[in-house]
Amino acid sequence: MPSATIYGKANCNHSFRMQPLAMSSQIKQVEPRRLYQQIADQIRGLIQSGHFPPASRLPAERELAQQLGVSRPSLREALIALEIDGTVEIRSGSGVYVCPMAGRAGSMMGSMGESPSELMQARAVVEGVVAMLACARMTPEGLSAVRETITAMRTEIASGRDPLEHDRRFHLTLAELSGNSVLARIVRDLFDERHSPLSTQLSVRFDNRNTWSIALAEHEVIYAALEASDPLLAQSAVHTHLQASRRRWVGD
Amino acid sequence: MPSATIYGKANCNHSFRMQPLAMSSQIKQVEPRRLYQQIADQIRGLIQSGHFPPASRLPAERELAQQLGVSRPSLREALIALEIDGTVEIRSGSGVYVCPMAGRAGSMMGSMGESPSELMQARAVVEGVVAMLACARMTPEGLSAVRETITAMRTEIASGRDPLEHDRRFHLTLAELSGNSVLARIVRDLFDERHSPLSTQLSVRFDNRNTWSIALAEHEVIYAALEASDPLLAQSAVHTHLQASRRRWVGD
DNA sequence: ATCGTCAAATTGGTCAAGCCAATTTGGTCG
DNA sequence: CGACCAAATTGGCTTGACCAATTTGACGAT
Repeated sequence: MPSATIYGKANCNHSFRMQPLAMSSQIKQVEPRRLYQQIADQIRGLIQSGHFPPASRLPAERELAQQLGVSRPSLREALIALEIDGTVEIRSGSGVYVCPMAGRAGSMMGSMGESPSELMQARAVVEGVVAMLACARMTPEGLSAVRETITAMRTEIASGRDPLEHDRRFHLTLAELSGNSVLARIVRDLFDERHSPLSTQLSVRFDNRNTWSIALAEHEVIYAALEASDPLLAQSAVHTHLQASRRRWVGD
Repeated sequence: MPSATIYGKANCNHSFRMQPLAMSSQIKQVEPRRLYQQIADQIRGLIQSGHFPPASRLPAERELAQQLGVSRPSLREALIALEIDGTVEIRSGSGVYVCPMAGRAGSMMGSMGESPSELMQARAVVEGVVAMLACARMTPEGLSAVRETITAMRTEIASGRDPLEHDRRFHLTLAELSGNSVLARIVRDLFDERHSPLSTQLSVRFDNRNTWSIALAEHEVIYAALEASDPLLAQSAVHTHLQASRRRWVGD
């Protein structure tokens, strides 16, 4: 809980001065992002920094636009973006309010503060049930698709190249074979989260041929369970694989 | 492209000016949807109906705004919404293009079609294991927190108010009690997956006191399993609750 | 004094017209 | 034929204005 002044009401003076990010030059981002995105990011920052506490009302559009140094249509575009991803709520004639649950970063994914250990545990439980579902509706085509990722991964390891992409394909293929695209999306997001910028430095542990070979063997155990149509064994094998993966990643 | 356009101009505002919009008669959207949302839905419909094929370029903003009978700022707001959920791609100075994979319904953050049914199945499996985890590490404080959401939900239903927020708190509390913040985030995101245009219009089914009472009873079954420290029963109860929820929402 | 009532003030919703910058296009020139 | 440049096209952004929904507060009735 940051500062307590929530309903300043008459105290809308906001003596702060936001950096005018409009106008020419200076903004020399390699990738010139659109203005509404810059505004949205800035407002997100102000919310997370506690300047705009949850459930509080933002300044009026006209006033906020002036404070940010942008026009009202541009600010409105940013507010719409923030409304879509659930950061704010816009009430006609009343104002723009910070959603109560907007204390954290980007609404969809890419949030931090979640330990790698937790991430791997989440993957274990989710992919565990995914494996059970996939096992229940497995087809010869699905089996060969999984096997293909294993052989490709083996080839990459033998050649000394990075088998990460094939590792990813193994897990994503399994997820897609569950027949549930929502679960497939979750598995994909969780997998990719491990390789986000902050986690990258940790993954060097994986640049070890022996380590990759162990992971490959675990994949083969999972495949065997799928081939045998043993859902519980498949789930267990996934758990084993991802728990071991966790240890390899974060140590133990 | 003078092909059958939507309404002509109209200086008099604030009347029904948008196209049919496929307004289902029983949909009782009490709150008038914002214009940019109506425009975005209409463009989505034109894309899915094949009027704007994937990878094709939409008419210029000025022209399209005139065809739809809206102003360019409003159309731009709609295009930003469509850009955010991955339906279109806006290239400065070039044009607005339909994303290749936007042919399907749903179009939620660039992933393939995720039906409400799939969403509820995903919630069932994820929250099922979450319930097991929460059961294993349940404390008296956790139990009372869960119970509090149930009693709050009961009073809301009795008062004729919308208990949705307390329903949400029940599921999120359970997720947090699993001790894994990654899983908690997944549960929250899946619960809040109301952005999908499909889910949005289907949720009115829940505006029924009897339906909510049934959901409340299912919550109490889950609570009983937690209190009895029976992980498998808790998982089963969660499955039952969310499968029933799925039927209530999407029919069967 | 308290409570309803209604009008003014506030705020979001929308529109109109215009200028700028980036891209595309079509021509000219080498 | 290809490189190059200028006009046309298109999105990006601003200013200014008016309408509609909500909130606020003064006023009058009880």
